[in-house]
Amino acid sequence: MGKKSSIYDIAQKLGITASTVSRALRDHSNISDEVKRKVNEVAKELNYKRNTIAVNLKQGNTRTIGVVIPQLNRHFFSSAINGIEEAASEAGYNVIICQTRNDVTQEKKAVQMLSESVVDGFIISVVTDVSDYAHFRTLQDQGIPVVFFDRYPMSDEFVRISIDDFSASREAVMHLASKGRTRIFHFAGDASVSIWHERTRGYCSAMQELGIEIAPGWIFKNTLNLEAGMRAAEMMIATHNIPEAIFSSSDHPLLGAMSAFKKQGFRIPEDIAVVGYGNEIFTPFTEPSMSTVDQHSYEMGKQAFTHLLRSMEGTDVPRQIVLPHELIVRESSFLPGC
Amino acid sequence: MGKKSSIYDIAQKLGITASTVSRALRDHSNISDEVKRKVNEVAKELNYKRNTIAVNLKQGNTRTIGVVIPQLNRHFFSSAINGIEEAASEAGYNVIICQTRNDVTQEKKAVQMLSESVVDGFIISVVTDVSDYAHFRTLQDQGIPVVFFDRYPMSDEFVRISIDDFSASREAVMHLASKGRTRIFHFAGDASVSIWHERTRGYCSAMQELGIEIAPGWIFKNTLNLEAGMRAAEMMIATHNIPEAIFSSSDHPLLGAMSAFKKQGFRIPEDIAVVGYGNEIFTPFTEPSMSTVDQHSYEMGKQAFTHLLRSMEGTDVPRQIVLPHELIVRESSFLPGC
DNA sequence: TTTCTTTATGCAATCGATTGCATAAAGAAA
DNA sequence: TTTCTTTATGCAATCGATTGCATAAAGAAA
Repeated sequence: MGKKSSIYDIAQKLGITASTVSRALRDHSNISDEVKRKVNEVAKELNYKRNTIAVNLKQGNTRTIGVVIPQLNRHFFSSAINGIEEAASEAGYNVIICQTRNDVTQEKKAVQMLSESVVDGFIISVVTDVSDYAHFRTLQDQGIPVVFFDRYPMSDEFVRISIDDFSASREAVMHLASKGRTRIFHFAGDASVSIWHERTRGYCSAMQELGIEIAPGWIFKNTLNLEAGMRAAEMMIATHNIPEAIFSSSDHPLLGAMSAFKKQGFRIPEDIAVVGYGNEIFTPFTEPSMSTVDQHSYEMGKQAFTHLLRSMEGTDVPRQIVLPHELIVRESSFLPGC
Repeated sequence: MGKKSSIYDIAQKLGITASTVSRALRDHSNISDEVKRKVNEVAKELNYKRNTIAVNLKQGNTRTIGVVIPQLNRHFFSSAINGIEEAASEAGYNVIICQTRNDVTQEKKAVQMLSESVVDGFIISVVTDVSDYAHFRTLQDQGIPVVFFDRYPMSDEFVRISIDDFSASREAVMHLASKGRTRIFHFAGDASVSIWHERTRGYCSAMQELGIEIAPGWIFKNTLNLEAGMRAAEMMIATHNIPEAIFSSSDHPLLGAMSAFKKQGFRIPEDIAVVGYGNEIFTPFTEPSMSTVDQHSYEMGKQAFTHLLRSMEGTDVPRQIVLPHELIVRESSFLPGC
């Protein structure tokens, strides 16, 4: 109990100076073995702990990175953080997490606060807003490295790491088309966010290439959660606007839609084949199990840290890193091709 | 770009001292409005950022807490951290996360490292090991507050917050018994971890009270993941040792078991009723949906921080905090009572 | 013995910000 | 004019650890 002890306490007890103690504790070659032994002995006796803050102040860094994400309770994010944390701890870095709860104000506050010599670098997935990058530019100006992942600002000036959402979405649509489906509907997200924009763009591109005209009522905007998906499906049923397939920008709404369709006797995949996005943890367990696009979130997290580390060490890093994705075909779209 | 600016740079530029600048920036009442205005102007001009490390060193704290958990990619933990992070950010605290990957060595390393003036307090869920608390005692000795949650050391000397696993498990078993089931099997975890121990104890207690003798082959030890659950079910089928119900200490093995049973034509819940534990995110989406015990993980995280904060502020905190649990009855055990 | 080299330790400045105390300047009271 | 009070600012120590440079002591070489 009592007060924490410092190197001065050890020095005083041994009648030597703090510099010697400091060097002894760090096993500096100039210090005699005899002194090292005594210093370590007294350090243990006084329950000495190195004061990391003081070291950080002297060293000018914190060996801590900040992770700023919209929310933690999505499999994608918790899994990415898992990867970040693993890579970081291996490199001797700590990870501070800030959730923005999809609120730009909170994002700005978090970035501002962590940039006050709290972290050496950032890994960020931006909030649902596209226009205001001033707080990120400030980081660049101060020379604080930043790596964006998944949701990145739509501007070339930042380093970003993601999968190729456009191609992955095209692939998903092509997969559905290869099963003979043409009335392929789409659940879209807010187009001001890079990833939703890209996924919808991929859908449109594939449809165009297939020569299928997207009729009005095929694309459902801002359909990102379970309830929205359920309502969308109910609306389709009510208006007799039944798809042969759905490509959804997220797994969650599909869950709601599948439930609504099954309740009305539609068979999946026979009547309606579906592919989601995100490989959420529940997708293997739905009935039928859900086809989906996997983003290798854990791997993305790991690589985000690796690139940030390089950037913090002063090495140049490519502006844009694209990781491989994977279309996981499960029962919800498992049909003989034609 | 260039070097970061400090209060000395501002002071020099204005021909005043750093003390005045420091006070002006913090809006101290002794400083004239004129000087404050000028200081803030120059601060903006030089892109000045407060150096948190220096402040921390002076203040003797970091306004950061450490969260040490076995793994991040479990709904329970990511959700609890969600709660911790929310409460912490409200109180102006940062959260550093360390995963121990169920390895005591890593746990010790994390605690040791963070205790070197990196964090002001800890929220910990311990690793699968029960005997070695030296690293936690060291924290107590140094006067660093710690709150354990969910998995706590089995010793009265620490502050812990959890649900009443014993009662929750009893309740789950009683619920199955109320449906007329007597051959109630149990998937157990490693008994050296408090929570698994308590859950198995709850199962045994309920069975005893019901007057049902637990025959050999009813309890499956160390059955905590999907594969183990699947293998357990296959073994039951192979040995014609079929239960009427299963109470599992975790949702994951039940998922495997349900799948194995369904494959062999057993109906759930008609033939075998099951209740899991943890309210994992997939439980509403299995078919049939899975009954389970909810631990209010988000709330537990929030409260863990609240108690830690009190403890850090020097207020006394009760040694043991028990939160309410909830038995969520879904289709997998939804049967008329008798 | 004198000079040089090696070894081990200490001196003092430094990283930025904070803060108790001192004090100059200005104004008020006598 | 002198003394007292108020206002605004500066001085200097401090939080712990690090590190370039200086130097004393011991041993080696001449």
